[in-house]
Amino acid sequence: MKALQAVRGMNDVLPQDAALWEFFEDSVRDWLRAYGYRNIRMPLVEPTALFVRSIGEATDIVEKEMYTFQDSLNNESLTLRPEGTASCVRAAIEHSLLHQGAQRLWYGGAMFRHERPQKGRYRQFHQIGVEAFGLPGPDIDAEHLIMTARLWRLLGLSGIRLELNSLADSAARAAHRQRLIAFFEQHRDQLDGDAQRRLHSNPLRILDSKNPHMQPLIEAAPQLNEHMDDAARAHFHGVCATLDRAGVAYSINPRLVRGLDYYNYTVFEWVTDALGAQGTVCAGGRYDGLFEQLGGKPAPGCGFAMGVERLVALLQVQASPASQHAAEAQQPDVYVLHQGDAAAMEAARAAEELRDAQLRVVLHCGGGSFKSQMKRADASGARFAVILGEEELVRKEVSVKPLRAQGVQTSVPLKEAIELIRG
RNA sequence: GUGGCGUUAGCUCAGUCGGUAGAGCAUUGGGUUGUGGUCCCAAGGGUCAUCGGUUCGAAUCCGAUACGCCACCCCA
Repeated sequence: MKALQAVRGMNDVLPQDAALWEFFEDSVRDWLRAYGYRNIRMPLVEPTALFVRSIGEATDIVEKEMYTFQDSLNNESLTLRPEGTASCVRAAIEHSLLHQGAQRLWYGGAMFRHERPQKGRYRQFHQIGVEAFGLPGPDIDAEHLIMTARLWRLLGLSGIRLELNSLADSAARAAHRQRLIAFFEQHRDQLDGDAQRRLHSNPLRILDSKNPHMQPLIEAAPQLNEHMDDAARAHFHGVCATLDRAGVAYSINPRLVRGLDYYNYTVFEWVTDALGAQGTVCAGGRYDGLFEQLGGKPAPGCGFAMGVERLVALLQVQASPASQHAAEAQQPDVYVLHQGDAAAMEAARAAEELRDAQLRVVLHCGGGSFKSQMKRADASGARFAVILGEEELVRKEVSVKPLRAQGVQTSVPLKEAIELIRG
């Protein structure tokens, strides 16, 4: 029979790599608690309309990357979530979370986009999302950036740069958009195919084009900040000033445009050069119109998402001391081996007693020679082997052998062995 | 979705001009009736990605497909 394989772009994370994932997830959980963010969990599947209305009809995600299917049992169009913000806002509206005041929330999990797979870009990928609802000021934007800078330190990562921009408010964006369309229409002959297609659907994205032939035209295009009002300017200034005061470095990138339509005011990306073409490890910004767009009462929103695969890849490349220490901490304290039927049963009981003493214990199963059991013990990474054979059984003791450090094997009652191992 | 490169043992890779496959590491066993990590010996492990074509004969040449990598595009 032909062996089946995983769906393209959807990966197994094997135990050796999963240890790093666990280190990442544990660090993230502690970090979010330190800032008072609470976990929220949304479904993986949502009505298709949720993403069309939030992300935007003309975006690549909605146009060609969504896993959309018809649930024929009740004739609904459903979609595997391509991102988390829309679901999170939907949940906040549906359960009236803002009635309890502003919300700091986070979620994590799988997202799905049908793109051609590449390193750092998969069809099933994982994000940690952080959202703050009901807070209009620049303080919360700055908090998100300051806390993210801390996370990189906690993970032991370096070389992640912050790029920052303001998209102003919707009125300014609309005015800017009209002028952009008019400007690019005058120079239609200089636009490449992609830009022509986006001219009316999403002209802001043309500014982000990397086509070198279009750079002079883009340089000459109308600037958004010509339309920015005092409130937008003050907000952006507030974010920058708070970052300056907190000592978080950034560079302002006027070309920075997000791929999702719902952003306004602050947008940002954390980028690295260490991962090739998919260098954005974390990105987000403000989306004050989204609640209204999804049928809720108007409320400000601000948030970001991290790509877990990308950050884990960075942890792998940079092999930080923090992550190495975490990998070592996963290894068992004790490997219990035994010889003979009576000893096997006593070993199972003794292993439980060791675990009662908060030790991490692997009990040898599957038989095998003494030598092969010792090899297993060594390969497990355990600090000690605890040996139970005929001799130990008679003496009502166990032999304790240090496997990592210097030291001699000793035969003692189990209670003493526990003291010895716990040091 | 477009283009380029690739796919041989669990892993990393060699394989000459087309003549039916090899190494290192890993695994298992032994050297030691109860002692790992070093050393020595041995063994197991292959639909040469898949399907088709050319040929007396294909891992090798050609085509398609699947999967991977890189870039574009896009994004976390």
